[in-house]
Amino acid sequence: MESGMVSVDRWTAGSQVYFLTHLHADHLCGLTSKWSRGPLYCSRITAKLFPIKFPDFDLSLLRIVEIGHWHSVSLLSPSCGSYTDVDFMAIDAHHCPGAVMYLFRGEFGCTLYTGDFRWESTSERAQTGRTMLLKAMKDVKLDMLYLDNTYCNPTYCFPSREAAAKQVLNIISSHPNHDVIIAVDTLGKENLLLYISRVLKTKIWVWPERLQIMHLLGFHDIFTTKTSVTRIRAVPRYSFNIETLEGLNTIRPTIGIMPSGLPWAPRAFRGKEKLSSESPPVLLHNRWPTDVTTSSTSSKPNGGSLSAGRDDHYIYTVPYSDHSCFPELQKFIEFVMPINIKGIVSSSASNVDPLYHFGSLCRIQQASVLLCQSLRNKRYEKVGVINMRSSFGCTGTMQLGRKRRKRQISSAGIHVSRVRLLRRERQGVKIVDTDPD
DNA sequence: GCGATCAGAT
DNA sequence: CACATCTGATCGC
Repeated sequence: MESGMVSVDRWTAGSQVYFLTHLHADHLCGLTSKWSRGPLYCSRITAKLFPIKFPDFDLSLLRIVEIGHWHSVSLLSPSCGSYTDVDFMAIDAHHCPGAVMYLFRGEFGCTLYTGDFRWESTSERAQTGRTMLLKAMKDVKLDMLYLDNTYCNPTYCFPSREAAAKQVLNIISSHPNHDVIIAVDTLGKENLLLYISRVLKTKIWVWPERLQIMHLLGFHDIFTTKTSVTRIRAVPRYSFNIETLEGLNTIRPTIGIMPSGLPWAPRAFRGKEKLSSESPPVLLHNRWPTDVTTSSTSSKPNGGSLSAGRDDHYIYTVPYSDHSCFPELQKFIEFVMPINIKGIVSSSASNVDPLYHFGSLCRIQQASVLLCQSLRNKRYEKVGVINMRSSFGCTGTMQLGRKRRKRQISSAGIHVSRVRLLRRERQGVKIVDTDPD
């Protein structure tokens, strides 16, 4: 697509219309309540949740894209100076509430931007998306696929969320007298919590801001902010660590559950000591058979498989992910048959360029050339170039601005805490309820 | 002083 | 290693 027309999850100047796939913070960089660069298209659920993230946002700028319906907007083509129609459709991304992919069609051809997405074959909801996509792309070739390449590496292989949820349930059931804390973000993994609540017939504690989101999503009698009524709590992921668990265990026996597609144990769970050089990290995936059933044998506290001490005795990692794993990405690409692919996540070495693994599934001739370029870019990425969220027709890269100057003089503590308090005021207080009182 | 934005940590 | 998020430092205004 030509530059200067459409941006997806990218909020720099220069586009005529802007699309948001979902409300996770890493897709909102640059977006603020003072937004005025143009209309912002999003799903209905995202629009409903929008004021929580951006309280003072001018809601008249929001345009709701109904899932499964074609919409159209007339945009000025910067090159020929005339207007051209861009048709677009939102399709359920099965990521977090409100998350969608966008399919664009116009003179430029056909482009699909997945945003973050999960492509499970099992659920009925997934089948709906499949049918929708098939119908929308009937008779056209997909020229460009912008792909969620979070787990674009064959080592990333994990079961369906349904299977992972059963693992979580087994872990909880095998600790009938323990409190349980589950790490979640501000949005996402609701179905896991709903499943636990339904099977165990119990409410689940969440922090106040999260309860507000649950209510907006229509879950009214399942979640609570009263700690006394349940032994199961969903806590912010950033507050979930060994120290928290140890603190809780001085009060009551408590286990922690970390739902994550990441194959490595997060550093927070490894204890303070460094991994010794003669014992390299072990892939936790060795404990995650892809055909997991309800058997609980695959889940053990993390302590055993890594060289960390027994600090992480209480923590279980379960492969519950809202991103597609590698085999799912492969199936997805075989399904949509794109001519070219670009990854939308590109800030680290572990996010492999999709063309490396899937180039052979594309119809482009210059895959190897593009790969070389891409690897070269990656090598220099940390030196001076940041890859941005992809924007059609744009290079996707920009120079780093000013160099940050390190100052010897640190700020006064008063200023620091003020900044934090202001942020909390805006975004809602994080409350973990880990204090023993 | 304030908001924006970055790097770094979890 | 980094899923998304928070924190603190520093920049420009």
